[in-house]
Amino acid sequence: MVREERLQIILDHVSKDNRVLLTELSEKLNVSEDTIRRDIKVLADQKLLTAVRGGAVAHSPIPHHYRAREQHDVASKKVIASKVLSFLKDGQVVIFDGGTSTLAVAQSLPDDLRITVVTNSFPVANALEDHPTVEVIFAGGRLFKSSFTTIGHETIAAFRNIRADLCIFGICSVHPTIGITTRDYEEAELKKTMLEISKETIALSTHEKINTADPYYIGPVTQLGTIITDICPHNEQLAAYHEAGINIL
Amino acid sequence: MVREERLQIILDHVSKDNRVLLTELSEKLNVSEDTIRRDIKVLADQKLLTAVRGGAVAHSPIPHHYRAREQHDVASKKVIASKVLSFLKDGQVVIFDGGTSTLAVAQSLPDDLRITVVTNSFPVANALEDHPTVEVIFAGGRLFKSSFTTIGHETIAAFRNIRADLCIFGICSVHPTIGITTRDYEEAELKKTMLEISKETIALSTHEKINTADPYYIGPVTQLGTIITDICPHNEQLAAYHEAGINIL
DNA sequence: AACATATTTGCAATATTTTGCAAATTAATT
DNA sequence: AATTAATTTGCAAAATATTGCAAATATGTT
Repeated sequence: MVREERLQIILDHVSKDNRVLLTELSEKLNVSEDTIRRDIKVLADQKLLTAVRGGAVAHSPIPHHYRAREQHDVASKKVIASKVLSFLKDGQVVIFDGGTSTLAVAQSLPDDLRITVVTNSFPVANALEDHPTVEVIFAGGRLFKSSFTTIGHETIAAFRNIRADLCIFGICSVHPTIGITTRDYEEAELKKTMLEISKETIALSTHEKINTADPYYIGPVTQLGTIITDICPHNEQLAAYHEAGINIL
Repeated sequence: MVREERLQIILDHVSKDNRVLLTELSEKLNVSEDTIRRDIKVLADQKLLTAVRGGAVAHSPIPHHYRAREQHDVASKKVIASKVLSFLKDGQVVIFDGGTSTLAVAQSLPDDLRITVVTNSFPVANALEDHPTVEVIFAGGRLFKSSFTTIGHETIAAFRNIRADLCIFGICSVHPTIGITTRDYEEAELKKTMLEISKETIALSTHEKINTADPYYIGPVTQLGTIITDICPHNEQLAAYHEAGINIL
């Protein structure tokens, strides 16, 4: 095992999970923790990541408040992301909504997948920057500080030029009778557009967003072809969605 | 076993596995490690791979790398950035081109400046994400992975909706008679547009870009109202620009 | 073909770097 | 403050590089 190889593996790992642990890598690569620590130091000197106690974290331009959300409930999001991958096929045009769940999907796209991603989310674009085969179209517009997306009429107009095969949709709140809702008016308008222009929609939701509602209406739950959550598809919380004919994973 | 043959095998191996080990090849090709090492040196000199301790690795597919370049020559860029600030006034609409010099400007905008920034550069947008008073409009389009900007006809179209007071323009190459040029065709087209839609232009350049040229033409130097560099305005390298009536700082 | 002249290759002696370990130090947690 | 975990430091062993040199091979010239 040459050093460069390890460095590459560490970088890959960090860009995928946003962090690495010394113990993890030491075991995986069969070298001592000291060695990994020294490797991380080399990379940190090149500003390619940030060394922290116990390992390293990604040195991405995305500030901490977002980063914190990103770290939250990582396990759930990985579960969700892995369920999504089976829907993706070479050649598709796929819309990626904002949000940390969709970001987790973007981060776990296999290296040989050839799709075109359309997004208004900086973190998603950022995650795919280094992807060798994915083409990224960014929908411009007014920057919505705090959620790291663009928003507004220009963004909507940009999406309207697209006809997507699939939409990876981030749910804010969903309720079987009230429908899909969110906390921001402009965001609602934008999400309406995303649903309209996509042939198929996969909605991602962690369990705490299920059966809740927010002020601004996006559409009925029947607009979602599939809902993917981190909990068991047969959980009773999800029964109403089954009845509505939605595919639950 | 002639040398050319070995070189080819080494290249093949590297492009397949992204790395080779001296020991591996020495055994496989029945030559000493010294020989392989020397072969690798030859290839490394031709920039076909990177020699590392114990073998060689492929040139990483992700051009190394915005984050690293960002660190380069920080002092010069700070000098340039401070010179720019006097041009900025509340209420202006200002285009920020991509590049590390313009990024340095974005990073040093005072907290109370109220301008609208229009950009196609992710790093610039990120830098302004936390700025309390600057409004950011992001020009969408296809993601140009190596420089982390958007590019292409959609990006141009987005800019065409704007009329800017000022353009903070990043120079690739500039030459008094040849004009402003760059290495990428699409980038050239985009930069042409930026210049067209701006009332005034401030071009930023470190001294190593002065009096050089690249394949794709953007326009004559007279399109630049002001050039800001990190060297003394009276430096003889800059004389020709003075004569062309350009303001040099 | 014979010769002189370069180039390439392997080897050995000598540096240099990398790595893992252990003791000392520092930082986080209770 | 006491305990635990992580880091730093110095060091020795192992791995890898460098250098000079001689033998082998190739190249060019008469």
